[in-house]
Amino acid sequence: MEEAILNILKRNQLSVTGSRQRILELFLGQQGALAHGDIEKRTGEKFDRVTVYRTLQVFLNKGIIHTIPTTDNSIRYALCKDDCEEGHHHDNHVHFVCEQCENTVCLDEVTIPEISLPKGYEARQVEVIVSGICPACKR
Amino acid sequence: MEEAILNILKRNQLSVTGSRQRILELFLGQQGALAHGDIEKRTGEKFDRVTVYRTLQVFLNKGIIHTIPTTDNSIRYALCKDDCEEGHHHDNHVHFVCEQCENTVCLDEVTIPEISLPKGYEARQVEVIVSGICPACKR
DNA sequence: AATAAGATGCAACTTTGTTGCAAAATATTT
DNA sequence: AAATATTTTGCAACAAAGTTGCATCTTATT
Repeated sequence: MEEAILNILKRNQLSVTGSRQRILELFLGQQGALAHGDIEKRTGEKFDRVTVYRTLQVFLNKGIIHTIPTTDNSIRYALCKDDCEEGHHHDNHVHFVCEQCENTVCLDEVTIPEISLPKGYEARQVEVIVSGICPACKR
Repeated sequence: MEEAILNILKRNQLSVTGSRQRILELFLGQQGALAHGDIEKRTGEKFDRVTVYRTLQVFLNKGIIHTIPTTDNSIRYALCKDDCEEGHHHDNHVHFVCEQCENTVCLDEVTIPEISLPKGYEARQVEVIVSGICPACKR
């Protein structure tokens, strides 16, 4: 785990600092997505608000994390799989948002079906967000 | 057009006021989606910021418009088709965001394919956002 | 160990969204 | 058509979210 964090930072030529380690730790410590607010809350005592913003920005640029579209105007971030590169992500997996516990998870095993667009439209990326009830909240 | 606006308001038992007419006019005047910022800019001289927020909120509740998920932390709204009711929308269509002109349109004719989730997940709603190049920007 | 490069915290600020309340506009009743 | 009740609006004040410049400290490099 500790190992994994250093790996990610090294691989992306980032200097290893406290906030970067801590935030990566959060992502690795759970397999869902994190809202900006969550991250800020869970690091707020140790790091400045501004640092959190800047760290997430760096991770986004490097393709370490990606954003998940939401309707409620709260950005959510999730770790990218290893095959994302700077600039270009291929996170062609489905995101699931639980209406009950509000958790967001990446369903890596579910592939996005082909979607045929009207003439003239050229698809570059497809995002699928399924909302409903997750197994944990089911009963 | 003028007619259509009054229809929508009457059908939803809303009193017809300046801001409601103007905002509906914006939606009817173009077939894409509008970001909150757009709406505010194009009505700002006539109506208060707060009124715009409240009007959009009312339209959402009544099912006149719906939100479109975005990654950039800016809510976008689009008109619902007639078959949306208060509370429940069936906007099971695909949204297309052009990377060039930043326009968002609802592709009503494209239906969302069936997505099979892992055991235990129960889908209630599926959102599909395709980004790429739109016909107008194509060449 | 010394230096260069980069990250952080602070303060100040902008933008975005919210709430309470009085005034104004719309709808309803007579 | 006037009077009343109901809604909606604008204002002010505030809360929350996000940004920027700069001095200081930390990490990496030599």
